[in-house]
Amino acid sequence: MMAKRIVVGLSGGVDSSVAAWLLKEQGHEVIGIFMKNWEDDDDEEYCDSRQDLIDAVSVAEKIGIEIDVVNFTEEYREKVFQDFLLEYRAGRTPNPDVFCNSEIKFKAFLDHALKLGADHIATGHYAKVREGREGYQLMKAEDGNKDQSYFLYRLNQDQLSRSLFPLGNLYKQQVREIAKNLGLSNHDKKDSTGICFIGERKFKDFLAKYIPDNPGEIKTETGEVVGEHQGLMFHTIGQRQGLGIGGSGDAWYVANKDMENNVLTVVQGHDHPLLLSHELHAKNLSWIAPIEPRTQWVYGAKCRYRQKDSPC
RNA sequence: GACCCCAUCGUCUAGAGGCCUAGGACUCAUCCCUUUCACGGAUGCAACAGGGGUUCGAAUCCCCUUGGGGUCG
Repeated sequence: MMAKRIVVGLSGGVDSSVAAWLLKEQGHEVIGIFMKNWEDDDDEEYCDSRQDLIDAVSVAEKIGIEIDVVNFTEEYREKVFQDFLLEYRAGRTPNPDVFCNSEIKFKAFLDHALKLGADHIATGHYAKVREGREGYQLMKAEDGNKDQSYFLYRLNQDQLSRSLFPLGNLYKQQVREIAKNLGLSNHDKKDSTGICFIGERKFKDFLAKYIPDNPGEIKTETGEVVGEHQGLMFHTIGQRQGLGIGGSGDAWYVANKDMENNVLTVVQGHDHPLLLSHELHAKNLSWIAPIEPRTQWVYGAKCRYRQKDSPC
């Protein structure tokens, strides 16, 4: 590949750091950008995010690239967080990180990079993009355990055509080793978890800050009241923790959320039939490939990160 | 209201004199896993209602008190 101008999203973690270094090694002109997309009055969050910036700056210095900071707080709130809250109010369980990618990292951030004259943007995602006869294809990462292509399913052809994932063929362990050999201070930094840019929270408390409580009954499938919930948005289908139902028998799991009557239906036992399903209805689909799916092929599907693919 | 049962962790319970410094399950907490939310894994907190006896020894036997049920009224 000819030397290109590439803007890398530096988060302060090992992955994006090594991604930036790899591109630099390949002879590209690399510019690092740290995104600040969430602000609130939470001290802990503030500290974490500040440490991330310090790490990012440190890394940029070490590998010899320039680094800048951008703030997409507005965009994040409007394009990701608003929808996130709407979905919860509607009784569903959204995945904000998917939209964070399609709306922020690979849109607002991409636009910003293009304005800087970049040919491509790059991130530390574990995923691959392949250019085939039928357009750009989003592929799973070599490291099946870290594969993050799931979070990128809403990217379109344009976005993929501009995106590079330098870690696609590497394993997490290799990435850490590279970082260690380079003397990067974050080579041993813990993987980040929780909502992207917001971080790990006590989720119930976090949601409660934005959506008011709405207590209601917890019932069994036969209608027996076995407890009380503080709001349906605090629970998701299949959830066990947080129901507070003690007593005899097996653990209880959420089987249904009745928004009409504000009732949470629970069943007992991990393998209860009501917790299993052979089908799902989806809308607002995102087809990356410009061609129709082949009906004879067997595809895999999942509705959560780290879930095993199910044939469909 | 003389009579009869029952009384163990927050909850459901194991326990029928020494194996109990009281076991399990559920809940809860913490940690691990994890760029959603969850699932999952590991660890942990936590009880013999109170007071007297009997016995070498009592959660286990007896008595009383208290607190729940249930006869006959």
